[in-house]
Amino acid sequence: MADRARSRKAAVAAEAWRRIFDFIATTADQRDRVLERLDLTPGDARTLGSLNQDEGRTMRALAREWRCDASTATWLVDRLERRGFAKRGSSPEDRRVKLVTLTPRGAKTQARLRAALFAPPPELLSLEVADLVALRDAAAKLPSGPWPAPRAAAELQRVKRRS
Amino acid sequence: MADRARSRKAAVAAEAWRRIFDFIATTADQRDRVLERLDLTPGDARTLGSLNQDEGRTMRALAREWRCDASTATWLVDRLERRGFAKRGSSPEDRRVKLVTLTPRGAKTQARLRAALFAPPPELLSLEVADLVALRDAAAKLPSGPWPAPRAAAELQRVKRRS
DNA sequence: GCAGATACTTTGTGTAGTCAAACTATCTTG
DNA sequence: CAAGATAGTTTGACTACACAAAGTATCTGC
Repeated sequence: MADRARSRKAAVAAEAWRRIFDFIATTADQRDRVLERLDLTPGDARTLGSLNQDEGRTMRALAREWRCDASTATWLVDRLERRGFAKRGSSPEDRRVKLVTLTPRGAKTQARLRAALFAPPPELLSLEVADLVALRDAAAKLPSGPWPAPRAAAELQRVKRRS
Repeated sequence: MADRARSRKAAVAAEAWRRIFDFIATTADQRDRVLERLDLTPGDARTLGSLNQDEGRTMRALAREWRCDASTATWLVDRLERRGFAKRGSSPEDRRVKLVTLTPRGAKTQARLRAALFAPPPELLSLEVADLVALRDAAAKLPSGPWPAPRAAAELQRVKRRS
């Protein structure tokens, strides 16, 4: 690719990113409220996001994923375990290692959290359908995270409040 | 608009959002590293983002924007002031009121921060130019935040708060 | 001119999140 | 088996925030 084209591409990318990032920033409050409603700290949410109900994850793997100290991982998992969202099992192969999984209750909270975070901000609906389609199709080509496919957005309804 | 069309639009929006949000989440680490490199906490960055060199902002206005207690705003501004990034002036009209502005050094750090945060993640450049253009054009129609352009909202109105 | 409202700061307390260092239990290797 | 590596936890200390309550200075309405 010619330098000319590359630099134009960089400029387009920069402008696209700036606008997207800007939009994301303006909707941060909505996401904060989601966490508040589910009574989760940002750390809780991240922890929840790294676990699942089927395959246990080792503490070390979690610490590596979160780029934190092993003792911090202990602390993060403890928080969820205390609330009945996660539990530690022992590996049959190596009794030193713990395998952390979500409880059914934890999985339910995880699903609620994802549904709420994946619900598009109302401002997004002010766009024309054509623009949304363009947005979706371009975004589809972005590298995506490790999250499993989402369930229907109707899951957001009727979230019970704890107290 | 027909219900049919509305629901399709919602579905497209949901998918677009999910993908964008997902991408943003996967690039969070890069932004964390930006803050680390500039030796700023998230709170510092937010504070820096709300100030400018020209028009001073009152503590009360900042607390309202940040949705925090007045004493928290004091604490946040203190942090920047201690590092020479911000300074407090007195309003000529009301001696109770402090007007917070950025110092030249603070403005420089603010510019660096924005430049770094607005730099598109490398993964974005893996898209075709056509997709980037589509992304940019669609994103341009999103409501934008106050950052690139000077803030229009005059804050003369006083909001009565209940406590 | 004074009673109350307003703007901000100080002080105290609590939670979230982070690491380092010491410790336990278990596995691996010479 | 003994020595060391590895997985995880505990304990202690520290930072970043957040709010409440009390305190200071100033302004405004009657």
